[in-house]
Amino acid sequence: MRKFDWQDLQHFLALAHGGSLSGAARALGVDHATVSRRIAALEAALDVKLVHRLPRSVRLTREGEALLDRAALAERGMVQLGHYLDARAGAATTEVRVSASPAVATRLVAPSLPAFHRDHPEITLTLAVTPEIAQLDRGEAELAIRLVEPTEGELLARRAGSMAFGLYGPPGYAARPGAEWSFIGYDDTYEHVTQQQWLRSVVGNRPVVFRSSDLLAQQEAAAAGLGAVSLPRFIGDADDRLVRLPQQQPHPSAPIWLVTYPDLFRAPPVAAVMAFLAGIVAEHCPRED
Amino acid sequence: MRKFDWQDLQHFLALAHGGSLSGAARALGVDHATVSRRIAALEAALDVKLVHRLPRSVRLTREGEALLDRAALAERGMVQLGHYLDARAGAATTEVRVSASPAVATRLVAPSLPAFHRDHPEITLTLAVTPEIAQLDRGEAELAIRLVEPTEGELLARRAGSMAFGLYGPPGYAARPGAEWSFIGYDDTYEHVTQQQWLRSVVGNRPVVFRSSDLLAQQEAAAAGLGAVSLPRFIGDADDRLVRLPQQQPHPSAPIWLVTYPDLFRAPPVAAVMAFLAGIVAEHCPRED
DNA sequence: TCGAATTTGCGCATATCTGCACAATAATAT
DNA sequence: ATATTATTGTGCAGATATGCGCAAATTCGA
Repeated sequence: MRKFDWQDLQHFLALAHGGSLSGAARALGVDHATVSRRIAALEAALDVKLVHRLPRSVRLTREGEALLDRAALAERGMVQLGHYLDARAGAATTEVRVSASPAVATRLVAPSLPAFHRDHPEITLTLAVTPEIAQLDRGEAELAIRLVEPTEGELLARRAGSMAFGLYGPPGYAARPGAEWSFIGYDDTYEHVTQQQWLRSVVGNRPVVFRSSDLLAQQEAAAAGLGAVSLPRFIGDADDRLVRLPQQQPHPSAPIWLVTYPDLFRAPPVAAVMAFLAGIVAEHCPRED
Repeated sequence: MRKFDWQDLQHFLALAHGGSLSGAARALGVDHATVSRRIAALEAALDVKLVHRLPRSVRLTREGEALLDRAALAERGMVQLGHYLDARAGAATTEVRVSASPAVATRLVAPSLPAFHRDHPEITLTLAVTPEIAQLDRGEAELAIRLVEPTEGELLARRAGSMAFGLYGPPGYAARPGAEWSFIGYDDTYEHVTQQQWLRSVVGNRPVVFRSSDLLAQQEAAAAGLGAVSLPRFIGDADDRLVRLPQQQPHPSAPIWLVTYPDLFRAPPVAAVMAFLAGIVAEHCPRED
């Protein structure tokens, strides 16, 4: 089997992840020149250009992307090992990163952050707002709030509650006949989401006047009078500018999962944050089944 | 996440696998002193004794074993990456290692090795005879012949044939009533194997006069007149000293799988060896289903 | 019982790598 | 436009790691 320097690969992954030599250098705690030299060494050893060196940034070549894909398993293993070492050393983890969608992060978690800080002033909680699900196996976060059941076997997943949805619209909508309603929905890239499929079946032939990938933007548009929108109950019910509209078809709810790694969970701060999140979810989004 | 030097881990894994500083040093292509120092560095960074330094050998501590377990995924990833790099570079792989059980290796594969060498003189084929299934993910072999379906998802597995079994005994056995037969079987550690379970149901109350973990030893014992034994057809039929005995219960057969990694298979020599093995199996152990 | 072959441990000269400082370039904000 | 900030590239001195040689210890075989 071909041998290569694992340290070079570590630098390459940091670069691919950080996006710049400087960023990778900061993450690794070394000088940017060192990262540059190790990447050059890896390229020489493999006889491939891995990155395009640009004046102000670097971009992975095709081969670089391919290498990144192939190294995914190794990186997962290294992150897992890092978690184990953390747990074994009883590392004083004081910073816990939570990954969540924008809507969940800002409307569900953020309002309770003061209470959490009061109870756990020693823990710095970071909300990593990510459009797509965070890559726990890349070490981007310690905890994640997901709306789909995690499939990765090594993960510790806890079913925390159910996110109920409702159809909301401007106050006048309740009195108007449903045939005159306009609608607001996700854009095309979210066609696969259950909620979006439900909305499409409800809309029928009526117009969809605004689309956005950002749920909060949809909310604002609805509050401005643009049309009806499907929102989580914990968001729609709290907005005085919107009223809940009657629905013919039952609105499917989404399970809420809290996921982390077993080794991470052994760290008390991570467990504390997980308990905190479970409490929030249980309060605002209790399980329905 | 805790950061650590991946190169140190590489040295540690080589040491754990090689069993000695010198062996690891040879495998890594460095001096033994370097391995020693890197292990010391890793121990210092982790603040744990990983190996007992003995005058003539090293032995992993409990923590070392634990670390080895936790690093398994990372090692798998690195091996996989190495395979990819081999395939990408079109590495001139001329040595292909095949892992197989002793019986399969010596009686099924070995007799055809001259023919293979005639057709592919450029390929050095190594038969790694391993009692248990070889650890492909540790890079111990490029190909493996297994009698159970591989569960690892990343593997490329090919169903090559079926190993049919038969009950064999010394020539005189055919004329003697079955109630007087004695039997030969695996020892206790193989109780879970399908063949052994079948044998036990056939034996009933009749005596088992010899047990061995080595199938070939069982064969020799049977040929010496000791009793009846369950053997693969390709072994039993080829032995003039044994006759096939009538069986009441149908003898279950075992599927024969050829497994490797996709990236390895892209190397022509590996593909050639796999085709060679598939041909042997198809000839001597055709599929039954 | 004795000798040969491995293996680990240690010190030293050398080779390699790293960090730092500075220059150049491009994106961004004022 | 202009200043500011952040990034990459390069040369150099110091720090670090590596390989080599030798000694000590132990196992294996004769």
